[in-house]
Amino acid sequence: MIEKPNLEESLEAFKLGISNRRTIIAVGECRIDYFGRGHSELDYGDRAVVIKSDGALVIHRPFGLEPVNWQPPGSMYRAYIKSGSLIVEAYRRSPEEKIIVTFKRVLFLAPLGLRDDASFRLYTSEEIMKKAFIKRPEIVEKGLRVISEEKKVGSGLVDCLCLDLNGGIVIVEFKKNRAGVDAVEQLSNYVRELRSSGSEVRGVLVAPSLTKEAYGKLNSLKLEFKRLSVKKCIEILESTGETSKISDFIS
Amino acid sequence: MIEKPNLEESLEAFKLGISNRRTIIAVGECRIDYFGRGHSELDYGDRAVVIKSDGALVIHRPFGLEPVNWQPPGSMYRAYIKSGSLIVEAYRRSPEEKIIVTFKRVLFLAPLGLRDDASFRLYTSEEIMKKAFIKRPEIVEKGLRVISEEKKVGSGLVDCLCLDLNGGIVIVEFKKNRAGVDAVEQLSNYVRELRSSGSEVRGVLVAPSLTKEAYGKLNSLKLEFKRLSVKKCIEILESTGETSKISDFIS
DNA sequence: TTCTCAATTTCGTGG
DNA sequence: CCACGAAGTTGAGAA
Repeated sequence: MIEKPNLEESLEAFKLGISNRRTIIAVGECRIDYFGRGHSELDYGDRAVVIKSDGALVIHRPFGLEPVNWQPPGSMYRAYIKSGSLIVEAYRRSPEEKIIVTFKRVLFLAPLGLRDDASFRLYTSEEIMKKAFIKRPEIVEKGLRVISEEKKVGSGLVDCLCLDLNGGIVIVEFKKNRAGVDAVEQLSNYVRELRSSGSEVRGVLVAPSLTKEAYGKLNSLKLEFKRLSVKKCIEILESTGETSKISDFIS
Repeated sequence: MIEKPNLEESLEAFKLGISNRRTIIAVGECRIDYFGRGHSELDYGDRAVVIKSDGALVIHRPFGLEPVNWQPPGSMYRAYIKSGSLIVEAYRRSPEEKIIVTFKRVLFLAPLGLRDDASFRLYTSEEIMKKAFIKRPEIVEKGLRVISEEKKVGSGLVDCLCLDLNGGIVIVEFKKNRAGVDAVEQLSNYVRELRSSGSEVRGVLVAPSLTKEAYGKLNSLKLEFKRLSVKKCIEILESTGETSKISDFIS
């Protein structure tokens, strides 16, 4: 780690760090230009520039959640000094994109050999809903039998294909948040495509709630809605002793 | 900036830095737990933890473009030592979410007073297409006259409302990338809503290309497609001397 | 590669 | 606050 390096020192550190596949964290006053699918300009200011070991680049301003500019893993780098500024360029192909960072000064620069082998486990709400439904289909409708998950139907993927007590086909679509018109349309498309193959098909949208517009559309299309919250699903999975980890974090 | 601080030093630096609204960059071995809309676990490894001056939190692994965990601006923090570990918690309300970072050791910690007042300018491809079209509507169809942009139509916003040579209404929808079924459906919705008010309405999807599915749907709905690339639009804007900045970056 | 959908999407805009 | 659409969306998964 180097504090207040001059631009030549910074250049060397960048070059060495990149070729040694270090993760480099540099903070300094810089401007940023991007060109590719779009085009952006950001005049001089203090930012944190991070080049990761896999070639990913993220540049953060001192505020805001998202990086102001970035480049994906596998990007290629060039660094040089021109007109008294340190310039770092990040390239990618397909699509061809380029970021040019022009440093006026560097506050500090840290080329780091970081070790991180842990595997990230994410449990999403929709996963939870689907699992709970497969475990206990009656939370949506009594007598429902799940035929298949993620079934391909023409233009998209149906969450769950089921049979009801009368042997009719039921398409079940899950939304973890309040469902909007788009969700109803998506379900409607699936139902229409399956109906066109001659079967009796019902469509059920499962979500914690519906927008007003979605409710109207749903009714006019004679589709159905079943209210189901993620919380309820977690309780169901807990009761079968499947996800004690999740419940640890519920308060 | 502190190198290899012990946990007590780190705790003090975190507390002071957060209450002084510094941007804090900390690198160290930590585990991360998240609970809120979803739930995630990540066992110990080296990561860069950034707390920004506005309370935003981003945690980056040494690889990958996206942060592994994060919390938006305005989050609240608690830091303490427990069982020989430094724990930093980030809270938000609505939705209620929490991130718990447990440090085993800290490689370095930098509380920074960063100044960044510059304004970010982003030029998107869709902007460019729309501007070029308004400048020269004939790139889509000869004789077209633009009536309004971003016109609200029932459920959404139409990119451009136009009149053709026969005085008929034409809805023009732009997509900067190859357009899919969703784009056709969106256009179809707008056309349907305007037709329901009794007018003759045509719909034109303007994009560099169409997916096969989209092409079929477009035809069956009797909508139209006009091929137009962003590159062409840039040339058009250049020819009117509007965007020399953009052209500087084209190669 | 293309296509489709999810995301702790985030971010803006308008009602 | 809700609703809706764009994003340099990114990312994962399948054909």
